[in-house]
Amino acid sequence: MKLNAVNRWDISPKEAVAEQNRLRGEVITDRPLDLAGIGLVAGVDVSVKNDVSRAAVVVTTFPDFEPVETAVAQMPTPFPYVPGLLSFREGPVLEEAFSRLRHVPDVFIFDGSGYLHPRRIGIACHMGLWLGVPTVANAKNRLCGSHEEVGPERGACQLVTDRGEIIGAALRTRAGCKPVYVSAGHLADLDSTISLILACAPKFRLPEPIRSAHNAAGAF
DNA sequence: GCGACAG
DNA sequence: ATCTTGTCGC
Repeated sequence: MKLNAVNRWDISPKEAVAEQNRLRGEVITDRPLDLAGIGLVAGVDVSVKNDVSRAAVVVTTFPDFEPVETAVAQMPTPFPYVPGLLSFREGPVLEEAFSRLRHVPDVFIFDGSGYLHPRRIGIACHMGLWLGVPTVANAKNRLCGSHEEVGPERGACQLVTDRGEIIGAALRTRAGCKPVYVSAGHLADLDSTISLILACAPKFRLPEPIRSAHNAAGAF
């Protein structure tokens, strides 16, 4: 697929923070997604083993999640894990996988945070700028912010706030399971993100495209 | 100084 | 993320 401007990846953690502050203003998080018009959704995930990062992007139909395409890439893990700087660890290998993608999905779902980030630019926002296609974030854990306890039924949701600002939501995609932390990426707003993630996780805690990407990344 | 901290 | 079998609970 066609891609936007080149990102700077070969930098130190300190420079990475400066890069995030430089890019944060470009992110758009107030645009509604037309769920009725979505036909293809992609799940994005990266697995790391023995300092080798493997990325997988799986495109599936929506809303029945039939696999359409899987793009993978592999390379030495280039950056340490630093909370808040995940894009610089997973971005490089993801770029490679994205460049091999033939289909252009209507939206990408990332395994990690988006706007729910100390500087409001998690991996879903950052890669969204590069992709130029709507992205949303679905994290299994909370990076920052706080929220009230989430109701026990599927669909229950509580807004996550940080420094007086709404940055995401804790969403119960399945009863009896811990909620997932969703937030806008780029070119999508929080309300649309919540609706999309719920529609993508009809049976299990994690969205189907993410489950597919997770399998693809850890088994090739 | 102390606690929190996506994957 | 990853190391890892069986096991408790809805």
